[in-house]
Amino acid sequence: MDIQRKDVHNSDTPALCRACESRHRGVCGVLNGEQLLRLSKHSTRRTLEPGTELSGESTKTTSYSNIISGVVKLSKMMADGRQQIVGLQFAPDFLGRPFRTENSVSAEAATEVQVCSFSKNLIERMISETPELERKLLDQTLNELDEARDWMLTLGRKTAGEKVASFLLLIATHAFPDNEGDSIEFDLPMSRVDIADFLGLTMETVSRQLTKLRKQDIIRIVNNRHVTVPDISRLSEWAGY
Amino acid sequence: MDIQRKDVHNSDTPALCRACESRHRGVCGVLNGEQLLRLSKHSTRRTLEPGTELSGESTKTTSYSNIISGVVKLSKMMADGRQQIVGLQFAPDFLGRPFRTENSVSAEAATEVQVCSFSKNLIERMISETPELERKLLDQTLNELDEARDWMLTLGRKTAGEKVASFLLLIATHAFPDNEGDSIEFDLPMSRVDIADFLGLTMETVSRQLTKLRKQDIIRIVNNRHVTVPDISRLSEWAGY
DNA sequence: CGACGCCTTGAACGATGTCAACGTGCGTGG
DNA sequence: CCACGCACGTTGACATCGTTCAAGGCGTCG
Repeated sequence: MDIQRKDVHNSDTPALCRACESRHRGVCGVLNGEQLLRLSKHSTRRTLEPGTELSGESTKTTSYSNIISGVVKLSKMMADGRQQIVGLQFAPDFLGRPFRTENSVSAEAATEVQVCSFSKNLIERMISETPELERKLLDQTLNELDEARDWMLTLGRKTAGEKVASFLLLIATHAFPDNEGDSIEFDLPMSRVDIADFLGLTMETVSRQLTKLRKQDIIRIVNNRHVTVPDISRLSEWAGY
Repeated sequence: MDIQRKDVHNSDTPALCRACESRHRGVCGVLNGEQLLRLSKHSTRRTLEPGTELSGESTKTTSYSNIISGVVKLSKMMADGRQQIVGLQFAPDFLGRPFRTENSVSAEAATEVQVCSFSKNLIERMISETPELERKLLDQTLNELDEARDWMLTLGRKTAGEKVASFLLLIATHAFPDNEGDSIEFDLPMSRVDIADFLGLTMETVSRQLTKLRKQDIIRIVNNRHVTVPDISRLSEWAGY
């Protein structure tokens, strides 16, 4: 999956980048020390509160970001207010569409989010100079396309129960990818309304399906946001896989 | 939108490529005469009947293709047979995921389709040697991602009537992009069942919504496959735009 | 002519949406 | 500390939209 995975911890690495996950699994992993330094000189690190808008639908792109931590939701809205979340992005995803001036979705922090942002011009110059970087971006874009198409199947053909189970599974695997055992425990990164907007349902239906899953002992709901899954494979069956 | 658009009609251009639309608007547009010649020597042109499978879900990729004419549908299927079409591709789209070995969707000819196919190895070597080609592929992949996300909004949040109108609009704009007037007339590239699988509906619902549009005089249905739209903007309103 | 594929139409059913009431946790101000 | 309001989530009753199942129409090909 990863095109290249250098683990160079040499002294060239800028201080800002040393502890950053993008340095390894993200786009920055294909840059050499000199490039990283150049990029880091023009990058700023910010922490965003939940609900902060990073960029709006059909606005101009001015900068790109790497997600250091947290979850960003990408959404589209219709004229009458109906909304659909069309993707979630996790660390160390790259946020923004290189060489496009217009955004086609709006990006908003779902949880508290840390990002590392750079100017559009600089990153585009570096992409043009660095084939590995361009390859890496193509790779991530293909991944996003795969995920979008997977979700189209979920939106178009799954029942409400299967949709909710699919969502839980998505969060379990993406936000906590290293968990390998049968059971798993995690915090939902978003509200019931957001989940509904992601699944093409109403908040009420999401709520009902969650209690149904709870009553079947497929999940346990600790704190509205905190969920335990005793047996992932049983959840997986419910999701239609 | 297009990264580069050369219109070189020099004598280097291989005979096979001279009349091909990909030569201008497609990926081949960024290749020079020598490269085109090399590629054309290892490419084969085929005509496929409707229903022919080009590649299966979760099979290995062995070759890539350009679509010369016709419509290809990309779909995913669940274990119990539920199906969702996750994208349509038109000429001069590039078909296949560079540098991926696994397919994530199945590709099938919706109409009669002409393709120009090349071996995976050759095209990947050319991509690596030609930054413009890689850029062009990134560009197309971003376009597909945009379309996938647009369709997620349709699948998740639109009513059956809006979905059918959106579909008609999609075909009108993609299969016949040059039509600029108020009215438009075209053949649907697929059956009612396929349309239903694209919209996340049943065949019956698609049929009912089509007759509803017909009774409102928003469309006229000539021959089950052949449709006339007297006023595109009225259709557009019905689609929720 | 009959059989078949594809589409349309009708009637009944069921899943999800809508609307409204109620519960729960949390911060604020008395 | 309690009382209150507020945001968020749950639950219930009912309405609605889309599905399901079944019948029938229309064009094509033997």
